[in-house]
Amino acid sequence: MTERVNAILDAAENRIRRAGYNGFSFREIASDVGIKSASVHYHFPTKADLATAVAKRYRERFEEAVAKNEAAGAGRVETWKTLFRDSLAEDNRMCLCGILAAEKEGVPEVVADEARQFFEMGVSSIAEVSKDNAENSLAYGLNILATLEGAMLLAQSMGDNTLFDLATANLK
Amino acid sequence: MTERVNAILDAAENRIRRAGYNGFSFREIASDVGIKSASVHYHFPTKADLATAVAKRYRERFEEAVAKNEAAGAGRVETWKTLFRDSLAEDNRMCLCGILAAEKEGVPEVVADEARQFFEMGVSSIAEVSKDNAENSLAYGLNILATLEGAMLLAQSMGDNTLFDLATANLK
DNA sequence: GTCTATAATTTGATAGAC
DNA sequence: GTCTATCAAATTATAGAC
Repeated sequence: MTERVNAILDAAENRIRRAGYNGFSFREIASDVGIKSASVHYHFPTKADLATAVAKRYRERFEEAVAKNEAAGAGRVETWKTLFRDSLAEDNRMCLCGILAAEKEGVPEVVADEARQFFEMGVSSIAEVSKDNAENSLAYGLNILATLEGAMLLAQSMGDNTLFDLATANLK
Repeated sequence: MTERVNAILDAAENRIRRAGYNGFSFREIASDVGIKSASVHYHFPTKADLATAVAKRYRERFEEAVAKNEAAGAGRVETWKTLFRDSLAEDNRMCLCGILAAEKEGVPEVVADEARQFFEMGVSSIAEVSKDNAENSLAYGLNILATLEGAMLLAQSMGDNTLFDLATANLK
């Protein structure tokens, strides 16, 4: 993964997290990186290719971050909460896959599928720490992840990141 | 509110709930309704006008539905849950304002503000039934609404509406 | 790898006839 | 109110020079 490719992915991730898949263009990405749109197409032929790569990197980084935080002694739920809260605090950006899921029918299927894979990974990751039976563990993972995603949505829309903490204060 | 204007709003609401604000065009709305795009512009000069009207009607209908369900004896949280679940079951459509909030920076400010007003209404509506102090009631309303919004997002992305019920089973 | 140039299409929006 | 016609701009994407 070259430096330039990473810069393109960074710009695309930022743009998508702000305005969605249909809210950014190759020319904007090119301008962010300091090149021309044809050069972006050289690295990622189609918009679907670019967005798929962004979502894939996002999921992989998240898995690594979960593993790292947990190795540092944090509980699984606390880890997911912290990762989302940090990304919200950092730059008012909610979850990439939350946005891609919201506009599902407006994005290429391969991209929507990457979002789906992120959520399956997240639900499993959280369900894993439940001591309950399979059905209840699934419900637990779904409930926690849903609350976190919704809390980011509300905090972003209402323009106050402390609302994320209030909405998720009782999660454990 | 004429019949034609309502048909335009219906089409626009459907399109936005599937693909977001930047995922539909005046020509598509016109085609849905059976007229030409210039006629849509006659009723709603700009895209921001159209989306604002859609979001306003959505909020008003929701407030009426909450009042009606409650008059029929349902609890406040159960009412909100039922309304969202029904709209999900009806046509796999998640909350209009959830989508507009997700792509916040990609929509005109007046439109994002309508989404914000919907969430403030929703949080207050749910917080209202809490017997706790102001801060805890706010946290309660935020938590319930966040979970419902996130549950719609996950169910839609993962392609299984029963996941909404699982994710929200413990809400009360 | 990056550029210029451009093709082909779509978009939001307007003018003016009926 | 709805239409045809059209504009100006933006979009995704490609061809070919360097």
